[in-house]
Amino acid sequence: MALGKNYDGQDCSLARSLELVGERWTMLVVRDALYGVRRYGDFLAHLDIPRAVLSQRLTTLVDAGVLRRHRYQESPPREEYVLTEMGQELWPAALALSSWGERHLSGKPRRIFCHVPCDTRIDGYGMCPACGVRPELAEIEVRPGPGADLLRDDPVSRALRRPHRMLEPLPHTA
Amino acid sequence: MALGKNYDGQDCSLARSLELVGERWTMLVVRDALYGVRRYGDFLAHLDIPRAVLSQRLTTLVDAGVLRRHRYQESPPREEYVLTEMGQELWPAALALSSWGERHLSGKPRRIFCHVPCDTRIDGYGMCPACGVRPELAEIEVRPGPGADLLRDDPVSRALRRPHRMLEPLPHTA
DNA sequence: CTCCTTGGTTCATTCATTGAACTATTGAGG
DNA sequence: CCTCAATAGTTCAATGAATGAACCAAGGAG
Repeated sequence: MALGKNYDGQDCSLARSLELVGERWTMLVVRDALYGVRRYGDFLAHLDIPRAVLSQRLTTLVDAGVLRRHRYQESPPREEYVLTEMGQELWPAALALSSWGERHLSGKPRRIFCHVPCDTRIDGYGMCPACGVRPELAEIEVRPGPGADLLRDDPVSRALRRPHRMLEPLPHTA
Repeated sequence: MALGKNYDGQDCSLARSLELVGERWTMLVVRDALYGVRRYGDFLAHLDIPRAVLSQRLTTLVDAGVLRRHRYQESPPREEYVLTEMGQELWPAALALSSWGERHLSGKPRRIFCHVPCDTRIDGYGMCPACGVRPELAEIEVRPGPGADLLRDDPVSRALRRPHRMLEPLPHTA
């Protein structure tokens, strides 16, 4: 439902992408998933998204193959949502948009992305300026930036106050 | 209004970008503007977007500095909408999303992007594989791809049936 | 004087989002 | 056995945005 009943007339690849990930909240869910958020409750607390919308978005993303639903415990049955390969490939798009916003809309960045082996900040195109390579997600660390928010107090915000590997599940000290 | 009254709690750069360009239709307006669409009527015919929504989006984008409103004739006064530098810098984000959709959602691409000097197709990160550079928009040509739509019959679709420089205004044979 | 073009605005209907309340399953504590 | 807490949802009334059709306005052409 990204663009109403129909993007039919507009089926260029961009329109197709937007039908899926162009809905309200969807890219933020993906961003959190890239950070390693997997649980319903964590998305909920970190995004301040209405529960009904979160459920609908997660289902849509699972159906589309962006997320995989994984039962991490039986009894009581508990599900978590993990990015598929397809979902992980949204990283360049998320980074491009984020980088644009940082240049034109934001003050200081909240989070920065670093290439762990060389400890260098990744550029807006996903390249490591030092190594000249495009690092994989597993080699990238999210770190608090100069504009980091110290006020939020949900599990995700707390975990991301220290450096954290992309995709690495959040610690659950429960 | 991209994410409701509030992305307040979410002001990472991505959320800020989405507040502006994450609304329904907005990225498609930007995409058309990258192709050289400038006139209200052309956006309207090519996107099949409701007039009220188009007006609202154009105004929002002008206010945000993504588009510049330019009076291309007095009497009767006629406006056109041209991408600013800030707007042109959405190209990598649009390309990243488009490329993702092409890999995971589409059949054959409708349009392909080529680096004119070397006549090579640009990759999903905006690089020319032959030259190893990241071409500027003025050096990029949109060409009909293998999945090109031959059915639509609006001025924009017709103009884009042959190769066309990015940002170059559409011919107006009026 | 009338019609056409361009670029809009207005407005009633439909659809999506919101946020609060409720449900369901199970484990732990008393 | 009874109650409470945690997790992951669903339901629903109220609000707000999108849709599409109709209307408006300012020239220009015939």
